[in-house]
Amino acid sequence: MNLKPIKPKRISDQVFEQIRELIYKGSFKPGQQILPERELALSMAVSRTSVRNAINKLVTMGLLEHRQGQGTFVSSPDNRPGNPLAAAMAADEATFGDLLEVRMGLECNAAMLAAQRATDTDLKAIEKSLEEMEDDLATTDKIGTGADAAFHMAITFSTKNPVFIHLMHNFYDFLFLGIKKNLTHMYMDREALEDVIGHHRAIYDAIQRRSSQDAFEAMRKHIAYVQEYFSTR
Amino acid sequence: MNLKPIKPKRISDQVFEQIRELIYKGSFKPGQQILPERELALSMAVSRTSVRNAINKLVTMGLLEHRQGQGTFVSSPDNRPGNPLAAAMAADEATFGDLLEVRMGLECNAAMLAAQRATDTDLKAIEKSLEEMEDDLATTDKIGTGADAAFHMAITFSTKNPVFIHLMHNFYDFLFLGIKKNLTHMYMDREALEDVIGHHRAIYDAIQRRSSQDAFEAMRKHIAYVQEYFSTR
DNA sequence: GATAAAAATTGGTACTACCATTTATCCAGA
DNA sequence: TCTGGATAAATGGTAGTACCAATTTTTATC
Repeated sequence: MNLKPIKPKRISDQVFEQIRELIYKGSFKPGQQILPERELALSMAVSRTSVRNAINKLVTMGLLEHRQGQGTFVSSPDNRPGNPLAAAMAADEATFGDLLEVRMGLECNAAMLAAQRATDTDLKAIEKSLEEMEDDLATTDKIGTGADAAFHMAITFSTKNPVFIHLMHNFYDFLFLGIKKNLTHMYMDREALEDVIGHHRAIYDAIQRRSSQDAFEAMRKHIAYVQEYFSTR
Repeated sequence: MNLKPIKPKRISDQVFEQIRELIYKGSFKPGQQILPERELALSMAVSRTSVRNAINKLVTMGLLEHRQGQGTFVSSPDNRPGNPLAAAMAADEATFGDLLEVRMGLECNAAMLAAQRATDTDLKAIEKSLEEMEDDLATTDKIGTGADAAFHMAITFSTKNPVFIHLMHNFYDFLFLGIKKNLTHMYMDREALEDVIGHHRAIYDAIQRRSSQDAFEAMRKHIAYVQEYFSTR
């Protein structure tokens, strides 16, 4: 028969999902203070209780941090404990090269699928991260890790594939640290940073043009470039 | 000087500690139902809110489990840690098609890397799984899920990439369920089963020949075949 | 201008009421 | 006796309000 298992959706869980997406997409950047519980409740038209439960869940998961009297803040992935991947990397059991290999497999396909399925909202989110990176480079001569990570996460969300998204959630801290390391090494190398920006724009263009082939190839080139960059110096 | 280690003892945290102790000490055994929130609040002379916050924390940590209308239960350590993937699939939030999409990205690359790095031991492990599948088909007219999953895991191990391997570990249960479903649908379709075996052998041959291109392509064909198989019936 | 007091902001607790789901119980009808 | 439905009870989930506690900002006072 194969009927459908009914799904009860708790309000706090829906709030939870929304806030988590905002964090991963970079609307709430690491270290930044998020909106107060009362305002969130008002915006989402739910009670403060539900918002509170959602936030508490994110706090015990380590994504947010409470400070009484001040507010709630996005905790930075650097000092987030308990991530087995980050631990493995700290123990030198996993290298950034390993990370890039996996990203090559995952993200090329993600870009391809994103080109087929991204909504206008998704495209805007991707473009926003892209513009943020460009602004960063123009004003501070470097690229913000948060914006870069948000760009890649936004593409993943565009695939609309729950398995992909779930995998990327577990992957985020690792991705963040890897990108941070990459960008740190490229610091002061203006040319490399501009190349990277160019790659990102090419990826975005391909997705926006709905050309899945080009999106795949652009992502492949981008990651291959980073691999090459670090293998030669 | 080393003065005061100020204690910001939140009430919910104290309740949290107490309940956790009870679980660890075994007063609340796995599978058992704990006292209702209202009774706990009464016993500890605190509000239900505080008890609720404490319990919620334990729930998101995976030690407890909520069932509306029934009560709160101590979750058994077996299914405690992280299998939100299987849960997501059970809730039909993720389909087998989603799984195949992700596998396409991951495993094609894994096969490619395996062709470059597999040791003789790895090759033997892969071949063993392959032969087991062939035996299964010859003797029982079907393919064992375990052998199929083992084949793919063996390829992942051959990549020697800790990140890949870690990801696949978290992925295994999901992979297993997916393969099982695939094989169940192909049951009695002798031709399809033989095709699948052929794909596996092609993958193995390519890896054994150290041809990373062929390995990538063989894996791509295999997964695409399964995708096609299920999209048309 | 410096310092103390007051106000505003924001997370933490408490309490109450009610909703939603599950289970148990009872009862009428075939 | 069995079936089905209605009812009630138990229990987690939401909502709303009020207030407490800590922090920051503003204001008042000297």
